[in-house]
Amino acid sequence: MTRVRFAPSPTGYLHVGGLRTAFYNWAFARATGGTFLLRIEDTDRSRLVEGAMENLIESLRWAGIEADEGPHKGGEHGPYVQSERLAIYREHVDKLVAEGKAYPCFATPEELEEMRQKQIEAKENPRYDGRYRNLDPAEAKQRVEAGEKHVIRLKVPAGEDIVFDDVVRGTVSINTDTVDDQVLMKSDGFPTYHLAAVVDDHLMEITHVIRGEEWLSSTPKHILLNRAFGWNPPKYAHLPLIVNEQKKKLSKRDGDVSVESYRDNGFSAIGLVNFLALLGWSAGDDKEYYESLDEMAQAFTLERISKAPSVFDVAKLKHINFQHLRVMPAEELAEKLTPYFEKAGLPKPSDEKLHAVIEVMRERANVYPDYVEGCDYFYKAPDSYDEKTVKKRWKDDSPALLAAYRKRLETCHWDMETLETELKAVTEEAECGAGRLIHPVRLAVSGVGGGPGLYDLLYLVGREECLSRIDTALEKLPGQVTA
RNA sequence: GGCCCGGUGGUCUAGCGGUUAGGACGUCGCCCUUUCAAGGCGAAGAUCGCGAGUUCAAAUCUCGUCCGGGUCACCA
Repeated sequence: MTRVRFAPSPTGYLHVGGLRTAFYNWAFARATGGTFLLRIEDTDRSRLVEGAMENLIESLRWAGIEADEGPHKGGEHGPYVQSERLAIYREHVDKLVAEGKAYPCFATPEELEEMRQKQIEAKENPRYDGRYRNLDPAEAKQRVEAGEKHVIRLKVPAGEDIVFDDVVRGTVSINTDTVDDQVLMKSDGFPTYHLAAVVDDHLMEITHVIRGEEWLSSTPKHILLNRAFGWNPPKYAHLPLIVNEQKKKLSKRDGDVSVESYRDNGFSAIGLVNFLALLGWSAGDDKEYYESLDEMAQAFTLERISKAPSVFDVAKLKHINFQHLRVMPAEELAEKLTPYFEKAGLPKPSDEKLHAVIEVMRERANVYPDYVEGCDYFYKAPDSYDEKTVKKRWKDDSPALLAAYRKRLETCHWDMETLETELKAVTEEAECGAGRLIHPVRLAVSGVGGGPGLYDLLYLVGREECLSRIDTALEKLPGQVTA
């Protein structure tokens, strides 16, 4: 039975890289009939952000990833928030100290900083020099009991190659000479990531640790810790990083990195996850579109995760999102659109009208707001006219043709076929191409040069509104009606 | 700088000893549409980072090298 976890820190929002990690974990659990749990790693009190945990859970839920166990779900292995497990870490670290596998270190942060500076000046690699490693245990105990500030460090053996088999990277070997006597317990009584994660992963019976590559070089510490406790370490799978165009780890500086920002910008959950899943993984075929998370989970294997980092390309995200929106039922789409109408300050149209707009816009919308702000002319009169289009399409004869068409629109039957017949009649009468009138009409009614078919546009905007918009255009756009 | 990981068109990728190196995004062109998209067709774009070696044969195996990244905290 496999058990995996996603263990974010509540320092703000869910990062897109975090979502991908969460998805891989979730998919692996689903694919193997295992369990996926959520654990909150809030051991750094200085970086805590109010509401971040709820935000994380909400973002995951939005994405469609629900944990089987977690702070919001409960479970047999709780609590799932590390700050509620302090006694557990204490107990474990005490045991290590008692067995001589870890020891108190009384060096102050300032002292250590000074040590590092000297090492750097001497062109040495900065590292803990073991100054309290061999302190007499009795003396150490006494100082601890006297209340002296200290941390607990792990005794890392010298000159040993720690070799492990990473599921995505293969055999990795790191010598302990490059590993510091790692701090396990901070002076504030909170565990470090290393201690907390190892203890929790064991207690929560995690079988596979699937996490970002930034953790690869500290994996020996985790293996050593497991050994100190007498445990078998889980299997490790280190995921390639998601990077920016400069190939650097994607960060806040690169713009939108939070899941909520993509959600707010109108990407669908399935579109985002589909895109993210393909960043570093493929089923081995050319499949790029997955209808559901479950469909991806079916095809998912850790072995097919690639080793190389991948660049986050919004253009591709848009394309994948487009494919999902294209097949989304109108009812569902209409519901997703609600917040965008609010945001744009537009009243939400009737279902009937909205569904009609949706069908007409389907082939041109990449994100939700493309159905609202991107075609606001369906909902309100244009307040300006696109300059380029005016220049290109608004000719000397436009006012006259438009006026003539307007006259027919007053009384003609309001269906798309008639709208077209009437337009053709006007241009035939004027002995010119239909385009001569089509474009000015579009410009007058929508204010822009592109969009859905003209007759769809007119039909949906409605007779009264069309007439009024044409009047406005004749008034505002250059030229007089000379005929 | 030490250690570790990585390297197929601009981007995401397929490939696992013999392929005209395949697909997708993006770009460009044509068709369709008197719009914009979508769709169809087509094009440009990769000496598979580079150099050796193994082999009849290497993107695929080995070594070296270069470049890129990650990590070296009482942050995760």
